[in-house]
Amino acid sequence: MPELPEVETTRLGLEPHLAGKTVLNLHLYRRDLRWPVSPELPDAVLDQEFRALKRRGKYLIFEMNRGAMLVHLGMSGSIRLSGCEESLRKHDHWELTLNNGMLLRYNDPRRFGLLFWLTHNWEQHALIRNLGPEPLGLEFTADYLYQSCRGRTQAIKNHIMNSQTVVGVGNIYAAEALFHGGIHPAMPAGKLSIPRAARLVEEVRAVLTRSIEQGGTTLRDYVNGNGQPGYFKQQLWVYGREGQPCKICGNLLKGSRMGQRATVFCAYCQKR
DNA sequence: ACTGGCTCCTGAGGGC
DNA sequence: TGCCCTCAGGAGCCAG
Repeated sequence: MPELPEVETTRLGLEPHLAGKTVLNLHLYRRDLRWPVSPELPDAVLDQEFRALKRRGKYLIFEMNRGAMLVHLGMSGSIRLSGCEESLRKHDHWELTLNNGMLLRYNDPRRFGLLFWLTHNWEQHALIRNLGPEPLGLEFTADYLYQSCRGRTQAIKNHIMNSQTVVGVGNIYAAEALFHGGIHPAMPAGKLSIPRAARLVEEVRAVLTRSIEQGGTTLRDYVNGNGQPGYFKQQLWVYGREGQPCKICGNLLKGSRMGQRATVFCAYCQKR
């Protein structure tokens, strides 16, 4: 499932292939993604020239000369670059034809993704405007996190998964960062001390950074045109390991559900 | 202002 | 081998 590292890897992989290209065609195979794709979109992007491929949180923004395509991969989406002779795959929902003959194909089995056309100032769009800081950026500091937690009763895990707190921390990385920070996922956010906020910021950064580094494989895949995004085989310490021994203390990891999400933690290493 | 629950969807995996 | 059930998840939306 694409988390921030996968989205950034996608951006890095695609950007050099888009520079200076124009859109010859956009074909919508189906429009019922999370929100319906506008039937006007193919006309809107026709002949548009790519200016930049940006990212904000898990949103990709394809900037063109008279607007921007806003894309979210949901939880099963991927974009691949393929030659025009390559056949369509199951769950390919739209494809852009570039003026060098290459195709940009969007595949998304669960269709939680989205594709919007924004004519101006995408940063002020409702889906973007209220997003919290980038986890690897300068604004995501211990003091920021600490302040954002003040007075909140919500569990710390849910708080850091809220994109208004910080973007890009999905279920897997939240569980991992809390484990490495020794913080119990159910602890009320308002109880987080300044030192533990500092620790948590560091651990969120560390787990995301490791994943981005492993994203190099995905990047090469794009260049080779085999299009398989490939999920990161990163070392997971708690996620998906309920009932297995903690790699630090050996006690069995506990599982619970928090905010409709599977949560795994070590009741000994992680304190409230 | 916060918070938690619901929702979209398909595929994987377990039980029998 | 096959069917049925449950679960997984990003994040906007809405009710309390």
